[in-house]
Amino acid sequence: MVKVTFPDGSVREFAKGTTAFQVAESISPRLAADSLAAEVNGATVDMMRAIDSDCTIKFFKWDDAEGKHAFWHTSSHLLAEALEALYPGIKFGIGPAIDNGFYYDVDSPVAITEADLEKIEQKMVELSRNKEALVRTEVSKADALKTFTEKGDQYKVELISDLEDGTISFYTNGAFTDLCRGPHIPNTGYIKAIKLTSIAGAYWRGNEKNKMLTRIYGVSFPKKSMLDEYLVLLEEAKKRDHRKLGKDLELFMFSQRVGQGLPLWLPKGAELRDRLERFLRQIQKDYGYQQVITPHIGNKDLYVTSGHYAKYGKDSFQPIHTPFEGEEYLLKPMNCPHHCEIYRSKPRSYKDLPVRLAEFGTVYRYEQSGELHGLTRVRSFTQDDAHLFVRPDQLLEEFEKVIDIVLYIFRTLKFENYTAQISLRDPNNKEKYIGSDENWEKAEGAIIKACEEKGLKTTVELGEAAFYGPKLDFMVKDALGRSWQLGTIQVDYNLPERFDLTYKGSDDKLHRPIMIHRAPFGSMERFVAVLLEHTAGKFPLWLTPDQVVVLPISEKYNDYAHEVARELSRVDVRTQVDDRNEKIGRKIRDNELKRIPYLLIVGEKEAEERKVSVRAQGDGDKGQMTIAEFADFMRDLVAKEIEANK
RNA sequence: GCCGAUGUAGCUCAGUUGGCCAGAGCAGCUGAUUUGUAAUCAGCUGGUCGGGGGUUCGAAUCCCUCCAUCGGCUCCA
Repeated sequence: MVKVTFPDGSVREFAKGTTAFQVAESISPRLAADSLAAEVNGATVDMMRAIDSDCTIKFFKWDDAEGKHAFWHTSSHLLAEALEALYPGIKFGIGPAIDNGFYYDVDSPVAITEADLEKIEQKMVELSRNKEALVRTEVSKADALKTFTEKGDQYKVELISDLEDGTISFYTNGAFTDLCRGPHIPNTGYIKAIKLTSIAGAYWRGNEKNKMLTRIYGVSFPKKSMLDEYLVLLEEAKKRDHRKLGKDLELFMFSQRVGQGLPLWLPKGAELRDRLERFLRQIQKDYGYQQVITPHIGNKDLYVTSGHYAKYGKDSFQPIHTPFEGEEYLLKPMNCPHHCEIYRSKPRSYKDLPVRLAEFGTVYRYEQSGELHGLTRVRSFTQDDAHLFVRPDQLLEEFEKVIDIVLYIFRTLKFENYTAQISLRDPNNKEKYIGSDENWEKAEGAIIKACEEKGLKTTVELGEAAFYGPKLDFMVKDALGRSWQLGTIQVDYNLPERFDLTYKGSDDKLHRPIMIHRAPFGSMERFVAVLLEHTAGKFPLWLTPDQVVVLPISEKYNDYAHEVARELSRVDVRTQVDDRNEKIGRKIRDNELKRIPYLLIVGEKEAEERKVSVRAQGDGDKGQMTIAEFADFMRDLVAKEIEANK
């Protein structure tokens, strides 16, 4: 007998060899049916795994990440089974579960196109009806190699070759056997709804020097209705796409003639961006930053000194031609070297530090054409950049203050689902980075400590550091769940050395300052893009370009409408008048679609009583107010939006 | 950069197996209407069918090539 401890602390005994499924069944048949995987002594395993020693147990259902993971992982095996049946001789790469479904990378003798997805989907459905069990077998490395060598699947052979000696597990569903660690759901019959979503190319093992395989993406569900809901959700997400909203709301555009990835900000977008900049400038003023302005180009020597030129090479920079032979200027891809020169412009004392130099600096990076994406990935963008030059004893405090700024901005704009990611260097690949081990350790230590002291929940990514130092990145997801890096804070011991930056200490000796690079928004372009997707274009009142539109019922009341607008503008309520010769219903519709937060309807009654009828965006009629009452109402709302986060 | 898909008016989209001067709705302009909480009516304007080349008696439609966009991969200072 074995003792099994449940999450509630209760303990029950079972015969040795009882499966996790049977354990669940002993509690309730429902639990057994709903559980997709189990956790036995901390390890996630199949429901069909036999228990042969005392353990703790936990069950994962669809709502648990582990449950979905097993479900989608099995779905990828089902996809592979269908592919093998339809395309004999097909070879398989990897086929994992991902955040939103699963995929399988394949090398097919005949090209698979989008038109084939439906056929493959149907085959999967057909096979799932057989309720094939996912059967786990354990084999030696030698036997595993033999199996896949005979099958002629060089990708699996390569994967197995890289595994350590010892037992390797296979999973079989129907006619398909795969190298796989598991866990899987009990059988393919659980998979009731399948949608193959897209087909794409993907380099084998993620290396662009390798062959490109065909990646088939899909998603699956235990109920048909869940698939329908998912598809509706996808449609909704598309409506929030910042590229669509940017066009609809006339915020920004691209022009083929101006060039790829070079955004043109339209008047409304420019106003929005300006408001964001003013918001941050005010915060930075409070935190003791000084504003500087530097040119869009720099001498090549500047980037040779900084090390960027050697690191990124000639091809990453865009040269500026001058009339003089041998003179080389480059469009600036970052602001830090310019700021270093400003720091150097005069002797600094320990009493002067920290020196905090801020600039909304526009930079140019020649991103590969396939990487461009709306406003989130462009070739010209403006960083809300600042460089802090600090003494070692100030590093921690200054770093924490930057975290405060980022969190304040996120709170104000209601970015609740962000991830704070500590990006460290890859300890197995140190040659990718510059600077001494000692300084790297100090810098990494400072970031980790600052996050701890701020109580920040963080994830750690090895190998994601900048080449000159570790960083703390704030990631926010877009409408489709893709993560984008917004805020970033980086510690740098390297540039101060390269530029020979110094300050005179109290000991009358010269010391090296430490640099902090930081950009709370990341870039204005990316930040506005993610903000658009989060708000679906309904910006907070303090930020939105147009707060109020006055709608006269007929042209007779145009004069009064303009008077209302003038009075509100005088007290800084951003007000327009829609004096088109249209019916009121039409004016309401058009301005609602433009996401104007408040519409003021004025007709005979209002003009006589010097009032306005207030209509809130998406919320209908709010009744009448005097102009002064409405102005107060707006002021209160704006104050609350900002003050609530202080 | 790589794999795949797409590109018709300012926007959203029709355009059958290649065949009469390339269509619709919205937007715009002109006129009528003077309106009470999500689309008033009528008329008009607007297109090098992404660019270039080719096949054909004839190309938005077929072929080649370049450009851009979208979904991924790779990359991301």
